[in-house]
Amino acid sequence: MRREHTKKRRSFRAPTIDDVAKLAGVSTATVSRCLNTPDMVNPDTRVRVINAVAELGYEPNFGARVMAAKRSNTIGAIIPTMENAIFARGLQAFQEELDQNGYTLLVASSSYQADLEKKQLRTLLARGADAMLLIGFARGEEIYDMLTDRQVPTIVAWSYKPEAQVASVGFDNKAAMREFTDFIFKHGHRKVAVISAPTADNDRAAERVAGIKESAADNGIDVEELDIVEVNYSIENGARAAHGLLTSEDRPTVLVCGNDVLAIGALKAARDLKLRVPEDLSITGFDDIELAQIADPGLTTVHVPHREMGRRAANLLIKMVETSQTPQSEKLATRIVNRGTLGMAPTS
Amino acid sequence: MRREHTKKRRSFRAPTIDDVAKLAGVSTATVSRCLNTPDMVNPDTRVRVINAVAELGYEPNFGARVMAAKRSNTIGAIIPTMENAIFARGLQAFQEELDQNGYTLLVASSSYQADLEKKQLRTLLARGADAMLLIGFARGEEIYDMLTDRQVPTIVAWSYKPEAQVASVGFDNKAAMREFTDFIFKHGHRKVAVISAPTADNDRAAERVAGIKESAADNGIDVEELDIVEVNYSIENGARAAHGLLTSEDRPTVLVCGNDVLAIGALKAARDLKLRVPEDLSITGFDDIELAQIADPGLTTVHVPHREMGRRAANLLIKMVETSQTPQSEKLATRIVNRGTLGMAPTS
DNA sequence: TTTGACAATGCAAGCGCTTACATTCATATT
DNA sequence: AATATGAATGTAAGCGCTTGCATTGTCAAA
Repeated sequence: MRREHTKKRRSFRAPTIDDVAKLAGVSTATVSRCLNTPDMVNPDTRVRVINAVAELGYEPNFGARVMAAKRSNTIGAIIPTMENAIFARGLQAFQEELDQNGYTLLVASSSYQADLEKKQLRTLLARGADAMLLIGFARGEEIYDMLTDRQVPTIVAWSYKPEAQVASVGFDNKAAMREFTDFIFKHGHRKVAVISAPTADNDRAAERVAGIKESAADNGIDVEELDIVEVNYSIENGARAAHGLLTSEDRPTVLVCGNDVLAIGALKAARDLKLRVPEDLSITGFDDIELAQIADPGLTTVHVPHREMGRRAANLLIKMVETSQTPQSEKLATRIVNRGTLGMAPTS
Repeated sequence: MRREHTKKRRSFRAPTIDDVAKLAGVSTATVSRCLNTPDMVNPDTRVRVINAVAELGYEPNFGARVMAAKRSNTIGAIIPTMENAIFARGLQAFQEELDQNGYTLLVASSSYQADLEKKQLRTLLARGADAMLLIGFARGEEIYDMLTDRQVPTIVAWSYKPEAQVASVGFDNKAAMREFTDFIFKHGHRKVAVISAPTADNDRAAERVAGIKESAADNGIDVEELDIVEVNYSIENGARAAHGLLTSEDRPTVLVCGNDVLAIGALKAARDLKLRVPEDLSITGFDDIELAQIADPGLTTVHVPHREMGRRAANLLIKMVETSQTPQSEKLATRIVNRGTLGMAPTS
């Protein structure tokens, strides 16, 4: 029969719920129920359906499912960049936690560009995200409005601001950095320079700098005179900035860096300039990424529980989706890790 | 009017194509054409529609679109893990390239578990992936069958095997490692130990080890006596493995590691054991990740053009989707980077 | 003026699923 | 025996979009 032949050559079609229904001898509704609310169907029927599913290698079409159910079991996240280890780590934990609860992660990266974030949010929502994870609070009001209008459960991570409209899970960047800087000042430093990530559109970086300033003021340093340079996140940029700072006359005795990556760059610059760390120069970071331990000497920094943060954010979000109640913000503790790059100020 | 009030309180609904059509005074078909094939609509109409879209903040529902168009402009990738810098980097480039061409990336990570991969592939296809990026060739036949049946354009990266059914873009792991090991032997080493990632289900790791063996044989070393230990990818594991190898009697003069991360761990172990590198002990890596430069001394390794690989994979895949022709595999060149951890074998 | 061709648009089917509602049937209750 | 109950399943509407086909209107050629 020619017909058969034609049929066979027809390009493969992924199995649909109809195929499963036919094979199992039930209606599509029953198949659907088997997959979504198994207790509603008779055990015998269930077995038949499950077998049919397995035999055909059936997987429900996601788009169709989202459309019909108005629920995607997908949670979106917009992060600045995946190349930053702290986000990669937190996100990994976030993902694992979601996965364990039957949710899927959809990521977009904004590359620290505020305008991109709005567009990406729309895209993620169009893709059916049931909830959103955002990093930090710094963004236009329209984004929050959009989230509120559409009633999308949202969590902000890496910052902590209990008074804000949207719940957050993170830590107090300002307080943590202030405490750390106090600790640094106890080592007798008076000439301090700061290398920070760009503070515009980045409340975490901004708050850390604010923490440094407060501490400086408390320690009798003229805040106006504080040398602060802002550079984009990279080892290279950290090194360059440090090099500039260290070759100026009256060089600082300590380089307080806004994050570990910049600090590692600074460390490299110091090495190139033959400055001994911490004897001639102290350097500090923030975040406690893997690199901080590997560095030689080990980087003195502030430990941030990134994984824990990701995990908690996931749980909070899931709870919000499933119970539609607004949870409390959660504050995480940071911890000073004093390795080898912070020493007493040289007495010279 | 009570009605009005009720209407206002009704929960927000994302704007649909109908809303846009109504506002612009056209049919939904025209709106759709405006978005997908703009030249088919009258410029004046187009303007009206575009304005309506902007005014409503309309974004086409992705699921509906995929269902109707049978095309998602989404490309899937299954990678072992994002926490491995080489994949993160390659994937970032892959993503950027896709983005520039109007495609979106959908990632899943298999955590090096073969059985997970099949499930994830099904998920990605159910989500409408138009094409797939896979890492390495090691996987069950059913996966390839599924891809072929459904006619999903596929590329394998990080490996290169021109004779394979599916096109690849990558490099010859065995040849590269063999050449590198030859180079190592030129430094007079006779007692070499190998720290590799697990070779089961990982053709890249396996081929690198094979390359080492071939080189060893060529250099008159009994391959049977080669100390090879396999550990999971992490600095910690690399350190532990190295520690074991270095504290055994008759310790090796060079540790050839399957990747940089393990090598960095080995470096740490050597430091802990007060062995000078490279005077007392040589250590080599593979991949040339950022850490390799930062390490002190800098890690001698093999540079792999991860970004380039990601970029090319993306272009190939896009071409396959758009022209449905099968392209040639592409081979990339690797390069030995001799930094500071490879020295002459100690003469003791 | 009539006709044909073509550009611009509308109509409506259908993509694969979920779910409210209707139906059936076995069992418990009176 | 008659009826109520509820568990199991089926029927069919509709989610928001694309696209083949039909319709309309315009303009050039005959």
